[in-house]
Amino acid sequence: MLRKKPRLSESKASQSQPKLDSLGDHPLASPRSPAPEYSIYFTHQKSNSSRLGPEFFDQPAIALAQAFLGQILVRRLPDGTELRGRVVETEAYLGAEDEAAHSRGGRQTPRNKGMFMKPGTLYVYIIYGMYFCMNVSSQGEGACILLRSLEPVEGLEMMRQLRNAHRKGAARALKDRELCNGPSKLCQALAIDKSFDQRDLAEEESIWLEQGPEKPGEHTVVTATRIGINYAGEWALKPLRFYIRGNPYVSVVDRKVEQEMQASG
DNA sequence: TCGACGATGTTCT
DNA sequence: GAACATCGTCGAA
Repeated sequence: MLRKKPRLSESKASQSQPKLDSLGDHPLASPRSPAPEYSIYFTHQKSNSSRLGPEFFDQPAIALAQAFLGQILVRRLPDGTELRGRVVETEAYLGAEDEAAHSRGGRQTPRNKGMFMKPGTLYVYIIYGMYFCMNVSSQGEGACILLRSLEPVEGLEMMRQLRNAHRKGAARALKDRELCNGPSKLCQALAIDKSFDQRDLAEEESIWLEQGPEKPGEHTVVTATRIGINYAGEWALKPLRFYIRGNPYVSVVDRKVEQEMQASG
């Protein structure tokens, strides 16, 4: 029962954030009270009461990947617009032993440093030269969670605009289900780029996680293999992807696994 | 609905 | 120089 390790000195954490200028004078952009200390137990400024703090992220990768399902990812744009999406699909990457992880074999490079930082730290990287993927560091050296799909909840028109901005010409209109059903699509829809790398999801002003209204039941979570890592040998076969069964916003459905669940359950 | 493929450039060997 | 935790389009069925 490992629990409760004292982490970061929080009075200091608030000092080490000198630049908020671009957001500073917007009425929605300053949730900070004049109180000298920022406590995770008193985060109820406005509607912010359900924000998940550092303790949420401090759990092993598989547990955290599952715990993410049903939670709400919130992105506040510089103009104050808030975008919300419910997490419906995640993958766990376990660290050194995991042949599919960027941290495989204990590799630590400037790029993947975020994977090794404290739980809740974002690891955003560029894939195929033009897309971003967003990960959240978990407990465990070099372990993290990849966010694969969101169910759009609030700000859908802005999401559509942001997605269209990345597309050539004026292609056909995107359906709601196409806004955030993929790791790079959700980054486009929420305007998440490399500048978010190594930022703290538990403390940031412009992005955070909120407790969702309902947790998916245990029998509604599908456990399947991860996507796009076929090079990883036996690790490609490990059941480290989790998604909400029947949710139309999941990017890749594994019908075979779902049938097996049905049969045994 | 599905499979093949090109785009595009950073990161790592 | 090769690989890459992806996406959108195109053509076949």
